[in-house]
Amino acid sequence: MEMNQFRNIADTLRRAGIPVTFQRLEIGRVLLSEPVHLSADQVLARVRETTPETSRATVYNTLKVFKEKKLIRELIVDPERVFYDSSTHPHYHIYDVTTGMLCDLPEDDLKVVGQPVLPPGMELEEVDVIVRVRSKAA
Amino acid sequence: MEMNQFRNIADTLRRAGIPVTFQRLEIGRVLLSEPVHLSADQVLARVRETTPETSRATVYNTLKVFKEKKLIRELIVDPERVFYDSSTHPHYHIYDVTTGMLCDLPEDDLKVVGQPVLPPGMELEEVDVIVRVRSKAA
DNA sequence: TTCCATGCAAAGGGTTTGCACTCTC
DNA sequence: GAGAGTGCAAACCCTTTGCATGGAA
Repeated sequence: MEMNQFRNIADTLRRAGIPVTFQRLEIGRVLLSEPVHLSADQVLARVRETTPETSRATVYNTLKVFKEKKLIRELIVDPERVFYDSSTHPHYHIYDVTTGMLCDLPEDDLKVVGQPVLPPGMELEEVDVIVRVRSKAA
Repeated sequence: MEMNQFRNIADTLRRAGIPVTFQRLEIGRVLLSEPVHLSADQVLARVRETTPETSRATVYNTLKVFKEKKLIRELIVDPERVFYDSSTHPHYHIYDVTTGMLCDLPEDDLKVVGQPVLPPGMELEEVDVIVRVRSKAA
């Protein structure tokens, strides 16, 4: 968690061609140290636990940069807020619409079979699969 | 399109247990006459073509009612706006992130295989599959 | 010095809410 | 006349933008 981890994150940023700054390291620490699914606001809150002067705009800027460099993945799952996923390899999600909890789906639970026929001039960006669940009425 | 269509929509509303009103018929005409994918604002615009005094709030209220009664399906595809789909049977979507165009995916293009293991006390609401595409860079 | 990153506050845009009016049963 | 549906405008919330400050090359 200490020096080594910061060095790792700094390396990750450099490899991605992102100039290293203090705030980016902090945001990277929150998002890139372990698999998480966080909204921008949750990222801000976690960063501010250790660096309270961090601005909301910087978090949004940095999330955008991380996303463009494919360090994180944007998940459109809830109309209220965007989530960011520190796992960028292809995988699917399960979303609890009652609590807002978002998790990875175990690899072998579901599989998508087939190739969509894309209109000419279009290229595939990604395939999102979201399993929506809710608590059973008592 | 004329009387018959309005009667059909009125019947659909009644069967769903939704009291029939003039605005609901108009919104139903826009959403329930043919397969469409529209945002709330697009629905409002189409309704206002024939009934200009319709309010935004009524459209949002009605969309919520239609969704609860499962006459339409809500599609969370774009962080900017929610889309409403007049087809409620299980099917998947293709979304052009450059233009915002949203279409149904042909039935046999993709198939989801397997059953997700749900946490106890949870029930499946639905499985969303979104194929995101973009125009190829020239 | 030039450029980019940052912080702050204000603006933006889709959606929701509060409230008064209207209509229906 | 009670309850629901509607219209209008203001409020809300997440996100973006404008602008001035500060730091790195």
